[in-house]
Amino acid sequence: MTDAPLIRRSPVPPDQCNLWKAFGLIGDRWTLVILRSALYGVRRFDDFQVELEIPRSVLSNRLAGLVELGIMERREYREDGQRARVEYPLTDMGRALSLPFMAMTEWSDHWIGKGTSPLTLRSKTSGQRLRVAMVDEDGKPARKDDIEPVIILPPRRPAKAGKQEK
Amino acid sequence: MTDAPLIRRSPVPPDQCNLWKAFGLIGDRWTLVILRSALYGVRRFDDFQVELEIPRSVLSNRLAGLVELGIMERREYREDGQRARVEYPLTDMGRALSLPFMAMTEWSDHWIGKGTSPLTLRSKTSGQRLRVAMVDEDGKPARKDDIEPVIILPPRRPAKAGKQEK
DNA sequence: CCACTGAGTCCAATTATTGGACTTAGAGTA
DNA sequence: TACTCTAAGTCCAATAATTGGACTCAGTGG
Repeated sequence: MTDAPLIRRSPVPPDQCNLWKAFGLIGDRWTLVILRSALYGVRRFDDFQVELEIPRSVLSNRLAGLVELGIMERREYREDGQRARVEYPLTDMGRALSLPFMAMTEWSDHWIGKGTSPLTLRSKTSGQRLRVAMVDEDGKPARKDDIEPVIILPPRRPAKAGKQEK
Repeated sequence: MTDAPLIRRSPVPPDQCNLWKAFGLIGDRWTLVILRSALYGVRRFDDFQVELEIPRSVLSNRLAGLVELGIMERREYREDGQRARVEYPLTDMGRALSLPFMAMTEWSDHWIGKGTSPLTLRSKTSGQRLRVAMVDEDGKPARKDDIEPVIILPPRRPAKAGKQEK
């Protein structure tokens, strides 16, 4: 995903692109902002609803979808003398979204917020500010002009008569 | 954006969150897949339309929106003896999305594609495979358990009578 | 003059979203 | 027991967005 010359078709066609599939699954406004809140630690139906001002029916759909995808889990829990409640914690799959979301946060702070950064990350031990970057196997950051893409597509089968699954 | 305890409200409220705003601007399925193709180098109306199988009217809307946001540019160009054509190249702002998109690509390759990676990046000089990571100011990757969030909100003004802009 | 291509616009049918009212069930209170 | 409250939803009618297809417009080449 680098700067590129004019190209008529993406080297990774949509039906073989995991990024494409991901966008098909979680790439809508409500799902994305639900995940934003979830990564901050919000877990309960009404908390999402109030914070996001999302219609309850839509929230209900989206949470069900995220659970089905394995990004969130629907869990009943009970605090001391309280009755059972439902919470929607992130799974490992969901928590793994923190890196792309952080990268997107940096982009938005720079290009939309004009440099304002309400949320930053820092190292607990050194106190240094952290940022998202491309690194090599030794953990050394790559220079922008030293990056090149490698495309490896599974061999396409000859495509017999009849259409492929879309 | 780290693993977090139960929280009733996000520490960065939606109206002060650049990430939220970004999702409001580019966080829909079609816009995201258009940007995917654009980062691969696709620039022309019909190329997007054929590759994405997107309704022409929607493509038209989305491209206009991306131009207005400053993520793409609408440019007429002319090849040798050809008539003038239109192309939609990414601006710096658009190209800067390659890092978050690459982070998202890695997430999707791992969690959706079960480890398949049609696109990877590598260092031209060392040939090493590159990945997205959090690094400190010296470029040293941070360990997951050494990361902590820092929230800095602009002081809220007292909120006079009448509602804020939503 | 005709056909072709690229870049759109226009429109009717379908689908999704919205905002609000309503439902359900357990816990605490009188 | 009867109320009340809260959390987590469901249901519904009005509005808005999306879809797929046909159509337009201009230059160019034959």
